[in-house]
Amino acid sequence: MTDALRKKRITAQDIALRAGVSRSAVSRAFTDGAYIDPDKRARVLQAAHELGYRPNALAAGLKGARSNLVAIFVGQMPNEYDKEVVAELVMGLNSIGKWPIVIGGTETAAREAVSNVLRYPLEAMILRSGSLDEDIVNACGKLSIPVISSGRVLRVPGVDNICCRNKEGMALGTHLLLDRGRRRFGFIGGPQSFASSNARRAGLVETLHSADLELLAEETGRFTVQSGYEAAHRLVQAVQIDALVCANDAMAIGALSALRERGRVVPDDISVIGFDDISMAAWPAFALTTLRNPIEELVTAVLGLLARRTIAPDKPDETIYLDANLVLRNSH
Amino acid sequence: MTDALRKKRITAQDIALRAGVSRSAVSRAFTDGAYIDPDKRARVLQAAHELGYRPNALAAGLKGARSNLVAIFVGQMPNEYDKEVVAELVMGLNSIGKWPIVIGGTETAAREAVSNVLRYPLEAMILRSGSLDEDIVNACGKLSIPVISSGRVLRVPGVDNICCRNKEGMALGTHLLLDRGRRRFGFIGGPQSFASSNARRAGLVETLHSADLELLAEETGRFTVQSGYEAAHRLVQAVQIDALVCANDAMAIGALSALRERGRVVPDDISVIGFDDISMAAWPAFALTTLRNPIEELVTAVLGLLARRTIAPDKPDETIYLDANLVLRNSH
DNA sequence: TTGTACGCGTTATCAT
DNA sequence: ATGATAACGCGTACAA
Repeated sequence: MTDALRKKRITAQDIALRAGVSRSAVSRAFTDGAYIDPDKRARVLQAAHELGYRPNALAAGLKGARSNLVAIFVGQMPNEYDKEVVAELVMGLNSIGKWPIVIGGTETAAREAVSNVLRYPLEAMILRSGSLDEDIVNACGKLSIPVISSGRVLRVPGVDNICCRNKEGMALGTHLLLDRGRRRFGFIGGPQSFASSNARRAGLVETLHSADLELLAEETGRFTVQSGYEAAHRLVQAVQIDALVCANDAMAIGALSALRERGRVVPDDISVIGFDDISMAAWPAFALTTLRNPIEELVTAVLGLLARRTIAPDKPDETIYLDANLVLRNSH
Repeated sequence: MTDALRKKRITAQDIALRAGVSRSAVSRAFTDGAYIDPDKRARVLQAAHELGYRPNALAAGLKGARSNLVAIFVGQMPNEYDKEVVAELVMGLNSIGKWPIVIGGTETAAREAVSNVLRYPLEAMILRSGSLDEDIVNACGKLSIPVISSGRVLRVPGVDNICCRNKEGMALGTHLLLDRGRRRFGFIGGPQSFASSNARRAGLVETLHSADLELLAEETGRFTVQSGYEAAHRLVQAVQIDALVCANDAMAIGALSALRERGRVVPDDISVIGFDDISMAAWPAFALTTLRNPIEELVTAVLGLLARRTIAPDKPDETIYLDANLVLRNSH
C-alpha cells in the first residue's frame, strides 16, 4: 500500500533498457577495470546520469561485496571529548569510503539499538563507551564482526584496542608542576569505574611518591564541567593546596571557575591541569595546560586496525598505545 | 581470497537446519504477527540465539522492506552547536529504530561521500550544512530520497524544512537589552553567506530602528570562539558600546574574554548576548544570556517530518518554524 | 567484448 | 499452520 505509492528506485535493468544494452553491461560500466567497450560504457553512464541511477549497495553487498558499513557505539556522548572523537572518526571513515552508523543513547535504548544494528553485515564495530561493552563484544563475536575498542582496553580474544598512555601522561603533567615548585597536590577524579581516571590518578600519585609527597585531598566528579566546579569548591574548602590535577579537561575547566570564585589566582596561587586537550581548553577564557589525548592519532590507528583486520580477519589482536603530550598554556 | 577466509554469516537456512524446520518458518519466527506455532517459534528463536543469528537487513531491504538507513550530512561539523544537534539527532533516530549514517568532512571529500552514500536505499537525507545543498538535493530528488533541511530553508519542491525563528528571537534579545537601558549596540555576525546570521542581524537592527536607534558598529567572525574574541577586540577598540549582540554563542563566549581583557565588566559596563544556547553557555565561567535554538524540538520535528513523509511520500512540503526563547543568565 | 544464467539471504505468495 | 517457490538487484563465471 505505502509501497505502491513509493516510487521504485531505478535499477540496472532500467538503464539497460534505456541505453539499449544488456543488464550486465550496465554493471560492468560501473566496475573499474571491467571489459567493456568505452563507447558503450559512456552510453551507459550517460543514461545512468539522466535517470539518476546508482548501483544499489544493498544488493551488491548481498553477493558478498564489502558492505562498507561500520558502526560507532558511543553511549550517551556525555562529554566533549567523546563528541570530538566521534566527529573525527566520522570524517576519517568517510575519507576511506566507509559509512559510519552512529549509535548512542541511554543504556537500555542503546542495548536494543546495538542488537538491531547487527542485522546489517557490519565491517566493524567501533566502541567508545563503557558498560555495555561485554554484551556487544559477545554478539559481534558470534557474527564475526571485528570489534575495535578505543579509550578502554578490552582483554577479549579478537578485539583490537587503542588506548592512551594515561598513567605516563599524567606523570608528565605532575613532573611539570613539581618542577615549578608545587608541593601540595589535590586531585579531582572521575567515577571509579572508569579505568582511564584510575590510570591518570596512578600517574599522579606514583610521581608524587617518587618525590616523597602524598596526595593531600581528592574529590570525585562525573567528568563534567559542573561536577568539576562543585568538586573544586569542596576540595579547596577542605585543604590548602597549590596544585589541582583533574582527570579530564571538562572538570578542570569547572575547577578554574570555582577557584576564581574563591579568590585563588591561577597560575600564581595555584596550578591547574587537565587531560584530553578538548578544543575548549584552548579558549582564551581558560588557556588550560593539559595533556593531549591525541584524536588524530586515534583515528589513524582505528583506520589502520580496520584495514589490517580486513586483509586478515584472523590476525592476532593488537593493542595500540598512544602517547599523551604536554600542552603548555597558562594554568600551570 | 579474502572472502574465502572470512567466516560466513549464519543464515536462516542454517537455523532451519538446526531447528529442524523450514526456512520459511525461520523467517516467520522473526516476523511479528506471522502464523506460526508458538512452540516452533520458540525452537527457532532458541537456535538463532545459540548460533547468534539475526536476519540480514540487506537481504530484507532488497525485497522491499524499509532500509531504516538515514543519512545526516553535516559538512565539517565546525561549531559546537552543530555537534550538539548531530548528537541529539543520532539519539533521536536511534530511538525510533533508524540508523543514521553520518557524513562530514571538507567540501570536496564530502561531495564524493554524498554521491557514494546514495548507493544505499536511504529513507531520508537530513541536511545540516551549507554550500553543497543544491547538488545533494538534486541527486536525492532523482532517487526519490526525501530531503529534510534543518537550520536553513531550501525552497525546493519536495524538501521539508525546519528552521528557527532567528529574526524574532534576536528581536526578543534586543528588547531585553533595551529594557535594561542599553542604547549603544554593537554586533558580531557570521559570514554573509549564512542566512541565519543575516536573519539574526535583521532582528537586532529592526528592533533598534523601532526604538529610533542605529547599530553603532559591527564586525564579522566565523562563528568560532576565536573569531568572536578577535572581532570583539576590534569592535570595542573602535567604538564605545554598552551592548554587544553576537550571532551565535561561540562568538559571544570569545567576546566575553576579549571584554574582560579590556577591563570591561559584564554585565555592569556592557551586556553580551549570544544565540543557540550551546551547553558551554551555561558553564560558570560564562553564564551567557542567550536565545535557545531548541535542539529537542528540532529533533522532534525531524522525526515527525520523517514519519509523515514515510506514510505519504508525495505529501506537500512542510516548513516548520521553531521559536527561540530567551535564556536569562548573567551577561545581560 | 558481450550476453546468459546463477547465487547471495530474505520475505511474500501460493498451494497445501 | 506449513513448506516450496518466486521475486528483489546486483556481480560475475561461463559460454559465445
